[in-house]
Amino acid sequence: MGRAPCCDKANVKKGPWSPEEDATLKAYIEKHGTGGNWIALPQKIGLKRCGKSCRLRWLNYLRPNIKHGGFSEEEDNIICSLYISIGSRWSIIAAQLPGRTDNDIKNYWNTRLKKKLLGKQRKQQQAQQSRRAASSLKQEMIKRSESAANFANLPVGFVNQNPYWAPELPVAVPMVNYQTHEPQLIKDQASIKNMLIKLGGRFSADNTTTTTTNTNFLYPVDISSSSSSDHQFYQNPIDVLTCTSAPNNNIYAADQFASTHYDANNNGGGSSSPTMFQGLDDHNNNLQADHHLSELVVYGNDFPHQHQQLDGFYQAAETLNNGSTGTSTTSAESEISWGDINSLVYSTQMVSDYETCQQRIPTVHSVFAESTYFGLK
DNA sequence: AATAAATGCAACCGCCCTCCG
DNA sequence: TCGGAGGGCGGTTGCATTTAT
Repeated sequence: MGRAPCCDKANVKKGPWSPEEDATLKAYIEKHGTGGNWIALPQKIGLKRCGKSCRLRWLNYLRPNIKHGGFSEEEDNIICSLYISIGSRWSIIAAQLPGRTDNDIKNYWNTRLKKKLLGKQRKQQQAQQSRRAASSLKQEMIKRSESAANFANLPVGFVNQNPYWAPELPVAVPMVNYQTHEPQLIKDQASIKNMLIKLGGRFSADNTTTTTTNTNFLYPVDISSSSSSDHQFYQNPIDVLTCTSAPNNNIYAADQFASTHYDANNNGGGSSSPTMFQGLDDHNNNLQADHHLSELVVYGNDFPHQHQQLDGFYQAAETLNNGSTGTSTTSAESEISWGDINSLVYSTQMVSDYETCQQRIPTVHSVFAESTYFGLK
């Protein structure tokens, strides 16, 4: 049995909003607010609209300070960086771009950015450079995998038996200052916590909600900002999450990171309070972002496979580089397509990993501890 | 100038989560 | 503890506009 509809579908108007409807809705909300009940609102003001439709119209179009169109290069970069980092969590991405709505960003991505960044107009030469870059990165990842093997020699339980966000462990997350564009290392947990909050999280202790008004947001380093031959590891949350090979064959993935319930009081989890990654974990059946991350992360016992996937990722990343920096000098057909990223996001292996991860709840601390182990500096 | 194809975007749909009685 | 209602979100659709032929 399906759930009851939120409104009488037969008696609600659909389609574009008329100026009169807009004016009615806007005037009422500006005067009285929404009253916390969108469903009842249209009846109150005599609109033959579904409450959800009113909410959407207000949020995406009528509310003050909405910006439409005209995305700047900087906004492009932020969107790309965050998309790479967290996937299609448009509301979270929108939270970092004041005046932009999730719907706008989603449309912009689907209609412009995706094509702009991953279109078929590519130089053959750049494609070759991409392959070379991917190759060198692959070598680098192999080296790091070897380091990962060393990591596995840590005492059993080093990772997943420590309390969440263990304060005694060193943590360092390289990020870039949104305003100064200077590399910045977040070493203290409070800063990391703040950064994570800004990426959409919420902590149980203070129940802080995501803010959209911060002016000093540290955002993940844009892949496009590094040259093809000079990729910097760990400049992105992905990278932070990319070095994981845990003791006891545990598989640690970014989706674990995103799903981890963080207890700011170090109570060891199990809290029923809102969690750090609540925003990222809301749609646990909508696996795209989680998979997007985990696909890039999981090594476990499948290094060769992961290296193949990394090939694809870095090719795609390189494409982003070429596309978003505007450094192209000529164009030619690229072998890289959007499918490269999609293949990363939705592979069978990924689903398998995800299911595994769902059964092995990790700790936020563990991810950072592993990152630290790999020499973030 | 006419038509088809491509594009952009507002709006809808349906699922999931949280809240509350 | 459970279930219903409402809110929020991402994905998709459909239409108006623009561009290409």
